Amino acid sequence: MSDSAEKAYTEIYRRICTGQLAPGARLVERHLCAELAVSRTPVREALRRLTAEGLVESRPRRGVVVAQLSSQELREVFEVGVVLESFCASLAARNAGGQAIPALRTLVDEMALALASESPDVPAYIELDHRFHLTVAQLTGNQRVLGLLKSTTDLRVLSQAFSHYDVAQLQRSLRQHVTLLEAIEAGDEDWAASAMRAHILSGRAISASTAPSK
Amino acid sequence: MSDSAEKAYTEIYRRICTGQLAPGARLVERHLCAELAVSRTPVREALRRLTAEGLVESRPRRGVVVAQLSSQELREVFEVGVVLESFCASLAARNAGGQAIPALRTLVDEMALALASESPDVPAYIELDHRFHLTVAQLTGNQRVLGLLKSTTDLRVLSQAFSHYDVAQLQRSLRQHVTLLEAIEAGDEDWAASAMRAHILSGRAISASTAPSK
DNA sequence: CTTGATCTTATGGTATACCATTTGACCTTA
DNA sequence: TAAGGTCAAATGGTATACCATAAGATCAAG
Repeated sequence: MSDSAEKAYTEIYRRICTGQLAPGARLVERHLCAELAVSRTPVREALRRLTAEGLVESRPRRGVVVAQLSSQELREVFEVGVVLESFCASLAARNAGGQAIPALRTLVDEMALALASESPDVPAYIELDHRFHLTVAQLTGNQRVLGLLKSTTDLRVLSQAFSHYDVAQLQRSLRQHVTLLEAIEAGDEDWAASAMRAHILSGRAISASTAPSK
Repeated sequence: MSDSAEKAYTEIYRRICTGQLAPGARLVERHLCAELAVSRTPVREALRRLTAEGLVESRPRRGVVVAQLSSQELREVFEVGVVLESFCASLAARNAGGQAIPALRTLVDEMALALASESPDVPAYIELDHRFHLTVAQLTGNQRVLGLLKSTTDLRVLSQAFSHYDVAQLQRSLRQHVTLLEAIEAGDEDWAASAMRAHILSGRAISASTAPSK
């Protein structure tokens, strides 16, 4: 997977996350080959990897389509996300041990910037939010839990979860991240875990209220 | 992945879990092709899948080897396993709602049987233990968390975790599963979560005491 | 006009040929 | 003998040809 396969994976991943390939869209191997100027082997490799990560679904003999998260699946993500993320926050706070964490602080600043202008840059905010949570997971020092979080909460999930946020809710999300930063830097495990729990649950509440059925 | 690829995956997976392919062993694509009587394409597909699942590691241009769990990684598995499994137990207890769960009961009975004879069938016990925990995860009704558990606690991890259990410790493990069954069937979320937490932590203690270094 | 069977085409699954890189053995030379 | 270089074999990465199947089009019969 040294070159072509990586290129194929990265490009297809990008197209899915940017919405250029919408949920339900078919991914025809030969078409992708032509567009990416590589052969089918690396394209197939990329598609398998995306399948394993849950971004696409493969039906035998019927090809690959971009996966759509049902409301049920989004509920499941939140349900396990609460547990996973608050665990990460707790562990991160323990490990960070009262020292400043420049990486998180920078991210929060950038998030504030993304919402500062009159027309908030929501995609940028989502991307930064994603990186914030991954960084927290990294601070745990536990590679395993980082992997789990990556597979549970990818950019596509976040985009869907954020799809009905209004400006006020984005602002609240930002404030919650500020709080999380303080709690983790303070090394306060319980505070960090609770703050994260509240953060995820408030996200769940918004998603639940805007997409109750299906 | 309809036929050959599935066959290749299943067979290689089996060989890894049975120890026929020990950690560190190289998986040479062409050799596997010859042994399994399929071409390289499905073999590669199987290897990619195994890579995604963490059972093997792929180094660019240097092939695939069976992954070895370091003590550090095993610690990480336990660390996140405590959280994930107790969450599963709690949710399973809530959903099971005070009714009998034949699947779990059968598994516990079979586990008892595996330890009953003079020479306990440890591999069988491990396999049953694995299925017990997967079944609990299934009872949560949350497909996402089931997937996470599968990727965290596979048969290979369990085999390594159990590798230094003595008979008394196996018996204790069995009793813990009986307790878990009771707690879940009783629909008692807190009891189930605590029992699971105790179960996992006792496993961690045994692993930690027998493989402290590295 | 509708319905059904058949055939074509699109497309995924598999096999294999070819290329590039790595690795280790062997030979040369100081 | 040791060090270094060169070369050949092993092996993973890529491209492509071939096969099987499923979906859609076409045509005939009623």
